Amino acid sequence: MCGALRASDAGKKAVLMGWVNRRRDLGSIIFIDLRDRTGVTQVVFNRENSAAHDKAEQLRNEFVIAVIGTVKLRDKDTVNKNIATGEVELIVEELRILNDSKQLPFLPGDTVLPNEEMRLKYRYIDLRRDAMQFNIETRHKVSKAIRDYLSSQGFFEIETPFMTRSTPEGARDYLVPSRVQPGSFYALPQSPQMFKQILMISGFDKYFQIVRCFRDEDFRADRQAEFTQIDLEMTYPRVETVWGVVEGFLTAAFKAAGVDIKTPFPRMSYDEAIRKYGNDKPDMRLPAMVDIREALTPEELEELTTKFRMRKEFPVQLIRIPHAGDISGTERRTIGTYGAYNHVQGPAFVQLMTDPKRFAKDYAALSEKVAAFAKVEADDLWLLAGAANKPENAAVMDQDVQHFCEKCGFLRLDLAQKYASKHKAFEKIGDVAKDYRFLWVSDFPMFDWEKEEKAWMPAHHPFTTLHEEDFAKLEANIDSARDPKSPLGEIRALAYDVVLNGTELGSGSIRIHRQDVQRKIFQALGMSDEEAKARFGFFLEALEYGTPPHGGIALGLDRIVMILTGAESLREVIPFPKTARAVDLMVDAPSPATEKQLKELGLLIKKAT
RNA sequence: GGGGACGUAGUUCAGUUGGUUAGAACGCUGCCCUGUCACGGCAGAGGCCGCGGGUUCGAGUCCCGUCGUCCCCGCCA
Repeated sequence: MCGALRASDAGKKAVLMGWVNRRRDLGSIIFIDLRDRTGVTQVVFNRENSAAHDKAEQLRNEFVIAVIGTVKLRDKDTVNKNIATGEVELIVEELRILNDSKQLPFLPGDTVLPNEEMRLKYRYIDLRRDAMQFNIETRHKVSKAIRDYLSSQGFFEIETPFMTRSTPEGARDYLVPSRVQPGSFYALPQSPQMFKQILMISGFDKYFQIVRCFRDEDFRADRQAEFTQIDLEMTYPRVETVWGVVEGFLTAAFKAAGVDIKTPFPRMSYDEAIRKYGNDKPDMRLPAMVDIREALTPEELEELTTKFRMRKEFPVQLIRIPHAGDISGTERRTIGTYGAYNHVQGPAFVQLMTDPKRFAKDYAALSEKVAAFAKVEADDLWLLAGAANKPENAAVMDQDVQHFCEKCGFLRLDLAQKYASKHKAFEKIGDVAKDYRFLWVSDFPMFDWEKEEKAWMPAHHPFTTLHEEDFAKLEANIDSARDPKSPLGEIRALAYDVVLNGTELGSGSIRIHRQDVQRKIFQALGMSDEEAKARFGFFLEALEYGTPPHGGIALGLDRIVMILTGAESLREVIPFPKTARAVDLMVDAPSPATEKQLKELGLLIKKAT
C-alpha cells in the first residue's frame, strides 16, 4: 500500500497501485506522488528506463496506475519529513495506466477547499481527501468499539423495522406510500422507541442497535434528515445503571479514537443547568453565569437595579468571558445589540450593563464586590444581564425566569463565539479533561406547556416515568392538561441527557412499565382512552402482559464522531449527507415520481399555485 | 414561518463613488528542465459576472423578484 513502505524495505521489489496525487516533471526525471487510503509514496521515473519514462509523461492528476519497481533509500538531503514514507521512494521499472481521468472540478490534494455545494455534488472526489478519509475511518473505529463493548456486556444487537408507523416522538415523519394498500403510508422511524420497549417485554433484556433514524424537520450543522443513533434499552435499570453503560461504551469509543476520557461524568439537574447556564445542554468549557444578587445587601441591590433599570425579583446574571482582554468603547456599547449575534433575536427583555470599566469608576465598592463574588479575573470581559424593567411592555413583563435565563444563556454563547480567538476554550489543547467536558443533565420536567396547542405535552415522550415523590402531584392535577398554571410543570421525569461540550449527545429515560401509570399519564395529557388506543393500541396492550421495569437511552453517533474529529458539521462525518433543504446534491434526490408510479400508488399531486 | 451571509474562468477569490477590452492564484494545454516533493521557467486556452426583470447614455457593481448554498431563531426529546 502507498503508505506502507519504510527504510527497512529498501532493496525490496514492490508493486503499488493508487491515484496520481501530484506530478513533478523535471524532464529526464519524473516524480509522482502516488496516493491510496493509507498514504502517499513518491515514485520515480528515470530516463534510463525509457519505456516507463515515456509512458509517465502521459500521467495526469487522479489517473489510476500500477507501478512495479525497487524500493530505494533516499539520499539524506532528499528525505521528506512531512510524509511517513519520506525516507524511501520507488524506482519504477514498469508502469501500467489502469485508468485515466478527465479534468476534475477540484483535486483531493488541493490546499484550498471548494465550497460545499461542489464537494457534495462530487462527493466521491471529496471523500478521497485525507481529512474525509480520516473522519470516515474514525467513524468506523468508534462504531466498532461501541459494538464490541456492548456485546461484551451482554447486549444483543437487534434490528427493528424501517417501514413502520408513526411513533410519539414529536417530529414530522417521513412517509412511504403503500402500493398494495393505496392511501396508506408507512412512517420511517424517528427512533425505534416502541420496538425497543417491546423487545424488553419480549425478554431480550439488553438490546442495542446502531440504527438510522429519520426526522422531517429543518436542518442545521448538527441536524440531518437521516442520522445514526446508538440506541439501547435494558431491564431492571436504575438511572445510574444506564449511565454506567453509556460511560462504558463512550470510554471504549473515545479510546478507539485515541482519547482517554474519565468517568463518571459530572451530574447536574435541569434546574441548575437553566439557572447557571441558561441552557439544558451547558457547555462546561465556559464559565457559568453567576446571579450576583446574593452578594449584595438589599440596599445595594436596590441601587444597582434602579440604576440599570432591572427587575430585582429576577436574577442579575454576571456573564464572564475569560481572557477577552481590553475591548474598545464602541464594542462595549454594541455588545448586546440584538441581531448582532447568531442566537439572540427578538424583543429586548434582557437589560444589559456592558461597561464594567465605567461601572467600576462610578460604583467602585459595588463593582469590586460583584467581581470578587463571581471570581472575575483581571483580563476577563464581563457584563451584567437583568430582566428589563419596562412596565409598559406587557410582552416583556410576561416572561418567566426560565425564559430570561435562556436568553442570557444565548448571550453567553454568542459572546463566547465572538471572543473565541481570545479565550481559546473551544480549541483542543491535548488535555482530555479540558477538551472533552461531559455532563449528565437529569430531572427534566415531565411536561412542557405548548403555547400553540395550549396544552401540556410530554417533554420527552409519553412513555417516560416520573420521580416517585412527584406521583402525588400528578394525581392531584391529573385533569389540568389545559391549565397553563398547573403544577404539572413542576413534575420531574426520570429522564436524562448526556452532554459534551455544549452538544446534546443523547437522551434517555426510565420508562413506564405499568399500564395503570401509563393510563394516568395519558389522562394528564388530556388524551382519551380511545385516542390513546388508536395511536398506541398495540403497545398499551403489550404493557399488560407482564412488562418488566426498563429504561434506556439513544446517542447520536454522528455527533460523537463530529466532536472527536473536530468537524464543524455533521456533513463532515457522514459519507453522503444532505443539504439544509434535505437534498442529496450527488444523486439529486428527492425527485418527482413518474405518472406510472403515482397511479400505482393511488396518489394525485396537487400542483403548487 | 423568520433573521443574516454568500453566488464572478474548471476551482478559490479580487473587482474602487456605476464608466473603455472583467483580473490574480491554483488547475488545464504546449514547450524547456536530472533530485523535485505546494518543483521551476516560457507561451497559451478558458467568462450567460446564478437566473429573470427594472433604473440608467452606460450595470459584475444600484433596485425588485427568483433559484441555490451556508449559519442562526422558531421547529426538532
